[in-house]
Amino acid sequence: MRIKDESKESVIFETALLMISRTGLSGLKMSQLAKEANIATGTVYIYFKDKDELIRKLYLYLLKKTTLDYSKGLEENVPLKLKIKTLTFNYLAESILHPEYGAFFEQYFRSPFFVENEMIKNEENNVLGPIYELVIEGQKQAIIKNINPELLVSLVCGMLNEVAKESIYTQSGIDKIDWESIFTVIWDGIKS
Amino acid sequence: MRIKDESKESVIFETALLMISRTGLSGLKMSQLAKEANIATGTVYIYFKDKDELIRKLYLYLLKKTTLDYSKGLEENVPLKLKIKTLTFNYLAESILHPEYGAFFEQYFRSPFFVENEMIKNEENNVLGPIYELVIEGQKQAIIKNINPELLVSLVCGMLNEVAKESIYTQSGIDKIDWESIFTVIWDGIKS
Amino acid sequence: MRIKDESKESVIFETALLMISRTGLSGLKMSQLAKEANIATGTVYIYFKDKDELIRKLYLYLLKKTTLDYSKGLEENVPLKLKIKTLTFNYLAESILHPEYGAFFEQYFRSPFFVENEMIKNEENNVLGPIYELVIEGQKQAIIKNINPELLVSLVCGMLNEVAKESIYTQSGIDKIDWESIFTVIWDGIKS
Amino acid sequence: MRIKDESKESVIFETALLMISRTGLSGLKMSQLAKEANIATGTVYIYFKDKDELIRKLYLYLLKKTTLDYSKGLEENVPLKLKIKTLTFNYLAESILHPEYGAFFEQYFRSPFFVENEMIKNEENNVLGPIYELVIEGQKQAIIKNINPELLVSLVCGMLNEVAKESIYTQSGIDKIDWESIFTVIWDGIKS
DNA sequence: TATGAATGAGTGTTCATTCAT
DNA sequence: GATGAATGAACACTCATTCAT
Repeated sequence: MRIKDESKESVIFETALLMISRTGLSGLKMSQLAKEANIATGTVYIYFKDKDELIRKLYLYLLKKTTLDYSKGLEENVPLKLKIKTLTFNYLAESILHPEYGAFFEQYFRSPFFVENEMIKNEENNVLGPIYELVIEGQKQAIIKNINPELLVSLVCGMLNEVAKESIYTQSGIDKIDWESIFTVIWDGIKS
Repeated sequence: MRIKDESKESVIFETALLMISRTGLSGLKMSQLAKEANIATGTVYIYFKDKDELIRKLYLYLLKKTTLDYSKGLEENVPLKLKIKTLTFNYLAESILHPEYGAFFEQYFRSPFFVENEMIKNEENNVLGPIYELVIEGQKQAIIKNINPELLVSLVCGMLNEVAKESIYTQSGIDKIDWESIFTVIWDGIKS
Repeated sequence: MRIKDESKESVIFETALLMISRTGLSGLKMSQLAKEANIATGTVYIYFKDKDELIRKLYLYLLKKTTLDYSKGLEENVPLKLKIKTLTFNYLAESILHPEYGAFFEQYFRSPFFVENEMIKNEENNVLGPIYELVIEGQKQAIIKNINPELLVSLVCGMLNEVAKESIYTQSGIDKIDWESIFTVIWDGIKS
Repeated sequence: MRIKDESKESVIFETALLMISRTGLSGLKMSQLAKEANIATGTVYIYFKDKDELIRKLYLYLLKKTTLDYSKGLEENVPLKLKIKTLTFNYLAESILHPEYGAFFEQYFRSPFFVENEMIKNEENNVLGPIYELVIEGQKQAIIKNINPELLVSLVCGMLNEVAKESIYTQSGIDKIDWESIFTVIWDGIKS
């Protein structure tokens, strides 16, 4: 008996992601996906109940993946400001490095595949968790403005997303970004 | 021969816009669109060669229609900060009031309908022009950070777009928004 | 505009019936059905929501059709026994003449398509109604055994169905059937 | 080499039988069958070349197994009427006790699996033999109508089958059946 | 023009069968 | 022999587009 190859799930995810960023979420065809992933159509349905589940799990997969990436190089014993700078930089760098991610997220939230449930919300909180905690800690230390943390995070992410989008659109890499300027605006905006 | 009913074109556009904001671009079905617009499927094809042309012309229609005037209530003899506050508030309010616009543009650029040679920037420049000018003026007066104005506007718009999206998503109107907090972050971020 | 051809429904029904009697209910393929009925696949779906509805409506269609056939030649002012003889003969004759009907019914009740609801039950009662009424009338006149009418009808239909099946299987027509013998058994069985 | 587990064949047969009576012949899925029989899909194909052979052999298996003895409790020195009553009761009781048998046979003969040259009659003759003989004996004694015995048996079996089907359908057991009424109709029908 | 029934290529999904382990 | 993951042909159904009226 062939063993259920768990890595095949990732192969499907990554192939799907690539296809979605090429042709949009609606352009993802199950049969094409299978062909591109070098498996049979039916095989996809061993790993995912249907297209719906595939897309929804792809969302969670990306969510988890990005969580890990954002915390890269984050050290414990450094000032809060530096932590936030690292985190936001990672967020921006990843967004630019993997345009598919942003593309997928944007599409997903406006698609018929998007649904909210407790499990998904939990997962989402996990992703933003580290950022959140930093914000709250900063508020405790009176370093950061005493504003609803959700709003603060939204504003920061909004800035980063926009910059990432422009960078992707103009095909200029992360090295072309004036990161110091950007972070100054971010920090001045949120610091109390 | 009856005359091609010009108003019918707008009806189709507006109906399409509404449906797209509800179910996404890929969720737009020609037959459903016709039904919702109270015309026959075939009639749509009298006004538009095919779905592709409909979407493409809808984009142009929106560009033309979106001569959004963010200058409403903007008085000449007030401090720059207040002007910017009014302008950004108008931008946010309009974004929340017309969710279809943002939804459509976001979807369009990632859809198979979008063809490369169209100038996205054009529209944005027109719309963002007034904000842009204020920023430059502020920099001249040394009130605003001496950073690439495009970047500054991007950051501000990113914040506003994000807040608008959340407001639309949570169905809470502009009145529920903590505007003072938001503007504080914006202003502290960009002021020098 | 082409007018929705209501007769097309019957064409679909009759074609389906033929195919089912040839290859069984599970052998009915929507695309084949369409081809055999000389219409496009999609057209079937204009008249029926899905295969399920098609089968369920086919059942009702047959139910109604047979009802009419059974009462053929039934006169008002004749003795009860003769009425029952006519009715049972018609039932038998129709069953033999249209083997598809019996074939379909037999398959239907054991298929996943079979469901009971108020509307269907009503329709069913309509079919057996005339037979029922005769039985009850006969019981009032003390001509027929005072047994649960449903049971009596079951027994009589059981006999007729069995004879019809054999006749169809041996390919001998209704003229080869020893009807007088059959009716004697029926009548002696139910008369009081 | 392990020996082909003979008992596994019966397990497959019995499981298949149960599933067919639940969902119809066309509802029998090889993978489901395997799961329900607690074996792997592939294992089924060790014992049977394909689904076709499985069904065909299931038919033969049932034929062999159905050496149903309707003579249970049949005493030698009792009047013919009582013998027939016992025999018909046994037939009915068995039919209700083993709904799968009737269900399978009914489905099989109308399915694509059935090939013409098989002798349906054989089995029925074997099973109905005892009843058959009694009828002929009754005719010799001028107790039973002098009608083609095959026809008489058909009529009686038709009644019993119908009652069995209803009993199975309404889930009411043999104890809920009004046996005395049924037998009165049978007997009055066939007695001379 | 306007209509909406008709079309059929194309898509998601199932399931009998195979095959590597 | 036994397993169940993998296969892919076949099927149900959708929807952009056409066309008879």
